[in-house]
Amino acid sequence: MSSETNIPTRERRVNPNFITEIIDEDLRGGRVAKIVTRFPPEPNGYLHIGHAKSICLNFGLALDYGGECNLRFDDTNPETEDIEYVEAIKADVLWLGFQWARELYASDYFERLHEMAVQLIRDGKAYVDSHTDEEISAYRGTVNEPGTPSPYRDRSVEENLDLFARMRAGEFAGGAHVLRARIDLSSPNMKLRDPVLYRIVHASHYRTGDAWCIYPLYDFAHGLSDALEGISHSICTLEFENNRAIYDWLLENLRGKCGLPESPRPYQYEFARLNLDYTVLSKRKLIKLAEGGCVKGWDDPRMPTVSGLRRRGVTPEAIREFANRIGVAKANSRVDLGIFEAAVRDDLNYRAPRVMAVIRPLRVVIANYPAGKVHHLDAPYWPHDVPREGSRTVPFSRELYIERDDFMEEPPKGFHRLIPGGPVRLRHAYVIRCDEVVRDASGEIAELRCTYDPDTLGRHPAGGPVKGTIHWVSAAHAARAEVRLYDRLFHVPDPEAAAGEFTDYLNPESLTVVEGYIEPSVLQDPPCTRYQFERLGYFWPDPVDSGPGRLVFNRIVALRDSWTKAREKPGGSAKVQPGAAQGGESKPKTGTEFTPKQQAEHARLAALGVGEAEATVLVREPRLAAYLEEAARGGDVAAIAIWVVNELGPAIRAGDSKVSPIQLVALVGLIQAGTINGRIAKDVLAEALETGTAPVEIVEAKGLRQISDAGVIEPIVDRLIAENPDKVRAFRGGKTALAGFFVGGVMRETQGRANPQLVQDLVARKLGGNTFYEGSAVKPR
RNA sequence: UGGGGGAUCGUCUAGCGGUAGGACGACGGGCUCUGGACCCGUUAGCGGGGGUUCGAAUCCUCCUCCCCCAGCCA
Repeated sequence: MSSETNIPTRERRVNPNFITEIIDEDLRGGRVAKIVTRFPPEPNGYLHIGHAKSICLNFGLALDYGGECNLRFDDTNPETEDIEYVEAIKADVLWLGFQWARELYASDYFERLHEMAVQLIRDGKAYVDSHTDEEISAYRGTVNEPGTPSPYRDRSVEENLDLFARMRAGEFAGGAHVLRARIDLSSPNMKLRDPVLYRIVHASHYRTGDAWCIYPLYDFAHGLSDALEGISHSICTLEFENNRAIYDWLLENLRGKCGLPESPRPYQYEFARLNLDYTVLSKRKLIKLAEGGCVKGWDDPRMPTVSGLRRRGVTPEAIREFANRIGVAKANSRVDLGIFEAAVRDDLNYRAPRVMAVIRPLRVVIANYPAGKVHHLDAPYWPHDVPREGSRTVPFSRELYIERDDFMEEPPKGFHRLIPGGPVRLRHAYVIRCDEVVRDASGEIAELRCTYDPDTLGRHPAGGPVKGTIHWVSAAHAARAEVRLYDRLFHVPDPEAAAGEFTDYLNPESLTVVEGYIEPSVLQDPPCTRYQFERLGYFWPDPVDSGPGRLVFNRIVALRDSWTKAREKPGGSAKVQPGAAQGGESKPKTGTEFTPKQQAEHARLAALGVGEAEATVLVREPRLAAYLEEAARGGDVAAIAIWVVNELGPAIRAGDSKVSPIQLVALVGLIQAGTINGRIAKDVLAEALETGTAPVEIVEAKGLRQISDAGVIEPIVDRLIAENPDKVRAFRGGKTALAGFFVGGVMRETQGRANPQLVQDLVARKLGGNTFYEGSAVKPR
């Protein structure tokens, strides 16, 4: 099966979603033979984690289905694009772990696109408009008013051809003319109101130089580029949903022309772009951050750009895992930063060796340890739960640094670190006790005088295990390093929705620089090693600023910290969502205001036994009413109405019901006679709607008959009960929803032919008996 | 107000007429020389009303709320 259809059978890179469903269907139905996707960035900015989501989707799909994904630069706007960005984008995609099948540029298609524009003009489907941009905008109308045709809309083909040629030849100033598609100025879809296809721009393009002074717009270039490349599934974000109409229009009008195949043609699908809490992901805003001095550049580790994340130390695996965890859907959403951080931690947990560093040092003197003596302790890189080998030596001496946070003179309840007189374990070393707190002139704690217990290396002290373990470094041996602690860039979850400028919400503590002390073993390691500084977080040397002469560490992500979290509990910071309106309940409108005529009709139907809800629908929808009218001649109006409204409604409304009123009557007759049940009827109707075969014929051909013989059904029920003792127990324990499990099982085994009421009764009697409603598992209505 | 989309635990996401499941989080417990990791458990959800059905997150219907569209940007 999979060799025939390319449908993945083993682990997928992309979790199943609505797009993979479409692909599966296209493959099964033979619409396409090979999956070809594309990632189409415009080279006018850097890639961010939202793009990464799209990259993982497009490239992942190609990988999953044995297809291809192209990298295509949508470079149709010479004024904003630059080669610098294409290089950066390529590097980012590669770094994320993906290889494109072909590297392509929309600008390489300029000649062919131009040809297609000419073809549209020849076909009377496009015209040169000499309105200014203001005029075009004014003539476009509004969402409530249709647009008005430009006086230039009916120029002759010859005149349009001539003007377009002269546009290309550079005879006109920028903005003097545009080429527009002739579609529909009164379309309710604003995008279809004669969209602009080409504009005059006298600017050098970073790839085509001055070869062109007319440039296609996104809508024109994008879909046709897809078609030119043989893209099978063109995946973009939700805001392009309306643009799909242009996409389809263009392809329908140009397929089979200008070298475009008649079929297959690409189709566009839209998914929800990523929104991440406490950051912004719009190109315009990222440019402002990077170039407006809010951060130190595109690759500032606080930036959600791929280059920023890379410099921060996040791995491509973590980003891909994150993309996987958030999934792909059509609902606008905002992802909790915690999901991202968890993906990063999970990745680093098994790849980062543990070392010790102190970032807010407090001097500790071990009074009973000889000055000048150094003990080299062996310390494993990995905790017991990470199955990896390796260790380093850590020097222990009389003077150490510990974390200031790890000592408290007046500890709160539950604090099990160092306290006056109390013992604590020094990680990988001895248990010490604090004997004296030494203060400086200002009263600040300057150092701690402690004593160590020499018998506690690798074993518990005499009094039993100590409750706390803290990290430390030897003062004389530690390497000094600049440590950059990064935090969320904004202090509100959705800076874009907040009032005022988004930059008003920058988090002043997004970067904290401290002087830290790192155990000396790191000096021996390769420069790109990612560590866990125990109890602090994951860190790695900054790839730009760190070097042999100057150590600089970035904190990639902090460790989970259930201690401080628990302490901050009361009055903890809840999410403040500025401007988030909550959908509450408000008085529902009845929507049942009828005209007198409708009222009369409603009453007439009600008198015939048609239900209230059905009658209301029928009164409002003449098409359904007419259908029922015809059907009613042959049978029970009330029963038929139910099927007309609830099952055939959409088909009748669309005018393509392949089931005639008479056929429906016949089917309903079978139900009423008990020959078939509603379930069978529903399946049959679905098939009839699909194929056009008369429902009753389907019933006959398949020999569908309802099974109302308890002698047939009972054994099946008994067997299901015998096979699922756990379910039976749960049911008897009160999980009555399990009735559906048993009924469903019987229905499945009989292919929907069992009399459901009978099954329901049998199941209820055998399982529940007294605990249930008399003789029936039906909830009281 | 026209058109196009959308709504499932706090967050993200499965479900396609038959037990509402997973991840992140939260809470409780276990383990621990990292208050990490790991393990166990708990919590919590189908936007609302009506209808169809033996049975509805799923089908029908009405309503509500949210997002997108009036660039010669993409």
